Amino acid sequence: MSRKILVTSALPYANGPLHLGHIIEHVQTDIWVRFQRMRGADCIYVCAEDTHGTPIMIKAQAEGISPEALIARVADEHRADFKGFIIGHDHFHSTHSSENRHYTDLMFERLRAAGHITTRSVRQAYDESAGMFLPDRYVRGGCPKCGAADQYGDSCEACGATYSPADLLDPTSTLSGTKPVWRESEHIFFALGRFETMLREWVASGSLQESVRAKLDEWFAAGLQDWDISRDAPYFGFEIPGFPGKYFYVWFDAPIGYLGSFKALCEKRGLDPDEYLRADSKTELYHFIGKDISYFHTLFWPAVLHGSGMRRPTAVFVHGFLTVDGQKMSKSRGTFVTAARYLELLPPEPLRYYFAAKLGPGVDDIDLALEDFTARVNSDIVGKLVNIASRCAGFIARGGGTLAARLPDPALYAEFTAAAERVATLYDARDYSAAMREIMLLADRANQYVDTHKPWALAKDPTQADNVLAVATQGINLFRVLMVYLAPVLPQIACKAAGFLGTSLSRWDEIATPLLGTPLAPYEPLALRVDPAVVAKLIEPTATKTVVAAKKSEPKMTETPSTIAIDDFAKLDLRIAKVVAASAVEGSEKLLQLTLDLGGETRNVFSGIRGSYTPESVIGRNVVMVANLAPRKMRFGVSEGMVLCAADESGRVYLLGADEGAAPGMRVS
RNA sequence: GGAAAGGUAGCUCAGCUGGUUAGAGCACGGCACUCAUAAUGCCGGGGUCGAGGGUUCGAUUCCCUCCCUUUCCA
Repeated sequence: MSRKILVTSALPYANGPLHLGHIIEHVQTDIWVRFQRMRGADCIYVCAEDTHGTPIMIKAQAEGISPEALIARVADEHRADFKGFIIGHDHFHSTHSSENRHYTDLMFERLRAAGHITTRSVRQAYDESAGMFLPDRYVRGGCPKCGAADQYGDSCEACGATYSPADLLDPTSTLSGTKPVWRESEHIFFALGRFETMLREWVASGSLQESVRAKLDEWFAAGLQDWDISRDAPYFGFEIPGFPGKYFYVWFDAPIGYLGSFKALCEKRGLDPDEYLRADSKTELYHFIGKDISYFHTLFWPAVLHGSGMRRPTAVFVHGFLTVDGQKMSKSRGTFVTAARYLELLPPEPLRYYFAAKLGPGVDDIDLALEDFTARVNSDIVGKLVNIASRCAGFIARGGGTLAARLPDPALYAEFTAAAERVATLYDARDYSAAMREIMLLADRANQYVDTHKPWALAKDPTQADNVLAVATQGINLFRVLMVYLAPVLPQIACKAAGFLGTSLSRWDEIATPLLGTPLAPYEPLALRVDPAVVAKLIEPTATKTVVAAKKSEPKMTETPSTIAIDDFAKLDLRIAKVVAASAVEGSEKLLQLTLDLGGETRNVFSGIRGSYTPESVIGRNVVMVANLAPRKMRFGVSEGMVLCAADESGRVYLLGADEGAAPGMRVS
């Protein structure tokens, strides 16, 4: 019977775009999942949006939209990014879903029935003007230890001290700028300490990497505290059954989101979730996470599962952080690379390969060194790997297009296939970097083979035609073995290669027999080099785009932007809108506040056209607006789009209109 | 502050429990070849293995101190 495996990557939080740090984790997971499937395992990979909590609520408020609208929009962006990197989730769900609600309530009830839930009063900062309790991060003030000004409520960036918001000198709420007051409120706790014995036993079962285990020992030594799993309204999340006005803390229902997503998939496929989740399940459960959240996944999560009468994870795989050119990702340094930005510039597989070439089983940080990335990827994928197919294909084509009936060097082929178990062991242990080294060593051997047998020299002698074909057939077969080994990392290239070879590259054991006597499709390049100049653009400070309407744009006609594809243009949702109301914005010299009719929907837009238009002169006009521009919070309110204008050198702007007959809401294309 | 990981050729990294001239890829120099996406093959230069001390017949590998980098602390 084949292994049944359920795998997850950490849930991305729905308050911002994915960056390459998210991508490395999903690539690491995706490679592992694809590998397991090639080995014949029944391996399911699920993930979801993490949607709850104060930050989501605040961000939605700032944008003037509902939290539901925010998380739906961000989820769409995340989905597109994952797809772009060929991440093959079987299902990508949301923690704001009925399935997640089901498990959250169920597990809470079970914990409560088993006596693992307690309540007690907690004193916490409260913002009276915003009418809500403040998470530590939303209180700032002077560090009580070193006096550094403007520090977060939980720790000081200057001296590293940790404390509670109540200790801050002159605390203020970041929401309203007012001074918070201290209020008592009843909170609900999970009695983590009751699980110490169970956790120690779980840790000893080999579920964790050595350094993570060492960390746990520290935590055990410090003593396990009860975990506060409730937050007071207003809070975006699930209300706790039996506790009106109390909501589950986002970190309580987030890991449960793995199960919620899996449940949704089970319903789709007609599977039984309990086969995977019950305490005595014979299936395997693995979580890939970053080291920053190991506390939640190695203490709370197994304890919550166990306390709910469910199985614990088979293992939690922790990886390090991603740095770019040796520096941590930071917006100000320009080293913050979003997934979307990468995909605008480059195809996904070079990065997948580079990550694979660097990822080991440990929790070390991984550096994306851009020059090294270019050199490594071009040399390994194009110069070595693809080159084998490329240089042999011509000989096969000229020799009739069909592979020879036997291999001239079966021993060499056997040497290649003999690596299968070694490489598999490395993949299984997540030691991808060692696997890539092993595979590239073989790629070198393959090129050496072709070089020693010089088919181009043999080809000059017509009597040697059979030998030419034989050598090329050997080369193609070596290539095929390598491509199978790399298929988990390079699924698209493997797919193209399969088309070229006329065979599938989807199972580890299919290399047992060589490919002989079958025709090859015409060779087409399987991978392209990456251009160092394009790679450099990853960390170019992205030109601060005018996010808000019609700021007088400098007419730099000389600087024509680089050409874009039709797909780029399609991203813009341009619409005809009718100005139904307009007024000057008090406190601003440039802005008009416009109320736009989009054909049923009304939008509020701030536009910097006051220097050229009076409010009266624009009311009733049809204008062109960017309808899918991310809402932008401004001093005066939220702007939900921008209207298009031309501008001359003096700064005078000219609104774009539409000819007679255009109606509000029409798409401009 | 407490703790962890790491500092090995110009760059990115391997080097298991201490043992003959410290490895790979890329980059660089020379040669060869021309089938291949200026790809490939061969040869070569290049390292006081962060610094200092110690244990040992012998340490990059063990111990101590220090310096630097990164990270974690619910």
